[in-house]
Amino acid sequence: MTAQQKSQTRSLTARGATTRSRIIDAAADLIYDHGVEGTSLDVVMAASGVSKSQLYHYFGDKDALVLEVIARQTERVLEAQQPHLGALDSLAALKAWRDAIVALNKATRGRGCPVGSLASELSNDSQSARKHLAGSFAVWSERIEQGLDKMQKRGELVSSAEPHDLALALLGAVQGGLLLAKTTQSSRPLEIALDMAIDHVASQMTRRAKSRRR
Amino acid sequence: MTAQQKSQTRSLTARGATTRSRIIDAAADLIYDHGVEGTSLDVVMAASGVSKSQLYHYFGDKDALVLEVIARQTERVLEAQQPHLGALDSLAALKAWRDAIVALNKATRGRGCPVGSLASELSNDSQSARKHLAGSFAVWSERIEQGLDKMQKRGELVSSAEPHDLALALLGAVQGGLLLAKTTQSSRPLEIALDMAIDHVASQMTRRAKSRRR
DNA sequence: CGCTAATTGGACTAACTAGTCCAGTTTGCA
DNA sequence: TGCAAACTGGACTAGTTAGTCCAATTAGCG
Repeated sequence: MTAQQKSQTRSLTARGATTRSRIIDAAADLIYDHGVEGTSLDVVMAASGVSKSQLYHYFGDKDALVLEVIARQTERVLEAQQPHLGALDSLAALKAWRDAIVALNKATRGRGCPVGSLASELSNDSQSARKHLAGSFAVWSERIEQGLDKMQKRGELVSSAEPHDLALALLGAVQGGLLLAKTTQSSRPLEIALDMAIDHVASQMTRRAKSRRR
Repeated sequence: MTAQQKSQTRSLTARGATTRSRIIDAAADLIYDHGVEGTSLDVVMAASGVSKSQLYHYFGDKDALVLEVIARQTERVLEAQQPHLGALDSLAALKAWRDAIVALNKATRGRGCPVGSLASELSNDSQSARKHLAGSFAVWSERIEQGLDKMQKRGELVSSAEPHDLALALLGAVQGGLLLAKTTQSSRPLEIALDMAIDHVASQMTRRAKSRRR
């Protein structure tokens, strides 16, 4: 039985679920700050107040815990963008989303995107982690795409526009902008990248939709 | 005397300089693949064929070596983009640069940008590394800006365009695109991000320059 | 040549790492 | 109530880590 099967198959009491969740939260926070390799299980134990046997009771090994952290951070990141991410179907909504991301970046004191950081650190070495993170980006991108799709169906985006590609471009701008913002400790690069991406969407809006927005 | 002063002040024989450089190269390669925390000094020793005393003879500690790796990777990345990076002063040049980056991404089998990876891993924990990496991005961005500046002075970019911001947007697209490409193991996100950024530059070209390009 | 400093080899340490093991406690359920 | 399973505590191990130390060798230079 693999570690993953274990955590899925075995039954958990309410207390057990709480403990397990507390471990993931603590690990997610620590890994956000110091990376996977920079976070030892000892500090995870200390931060979550559990013993080593508890850690290995709930997770097969460190890699299994990291996969759970990926899932948790993906949830957190998507939730943090609500309600914007759920309805990116107008230029105004895109701009509000942009502002929210910029604000979020300031709130996290420019520590970047947790999912992006994990992707950067793990994609080379762990195929399994890489696939999970690719899935995270896919979900994120799909959420963006849904809004653009709506715009296109409403006739606000030209029919030649490709919502899938536009969504990927927007997500790329978020990631690139956040990385530069984190490194330079300024939110300017993030703002510039996002504005560019939104302009790119605007450039594929129909004349009708453009005139309506004034 | 700090480690940095040591390596700057002390004289190096030709043999010493070679050894020192070999260590940095080996460390750069290993860190590119496995990250800083994932690369032990023991494997650096093995890969470069030096002993521990040599390592500590040339570098004060691991952090000092990492700073040299940052510098080396910055050089490598900038050189790899030549001759394009030296003259990004037309839409054609930008497109050729785009193709070169995509090709480079394929050549490195989608392992991403060495500078970007270092920035992602180190920016939170090491102010010193973060500043050096911010410097790397600044140089990179300036090189891009120089070409755009030329275009503007020639009247090919509208006077309201801001070459500095455009350069940052282009660099952000490179970084975001490379991260998504690395995670999804596809060069599509990179191509999409770069095309968007180049369109963004094109959208700020003067009518004269646009007609000329046909 | 001969001296000084650069360079090299490798044993050694103290701290930390992921992971194991077993014994004890709590909980849900028949 | 009693029992099986979930849960917890913490000692323990074997391997790895960055960093130290000293002795030996090599190279430049007057």
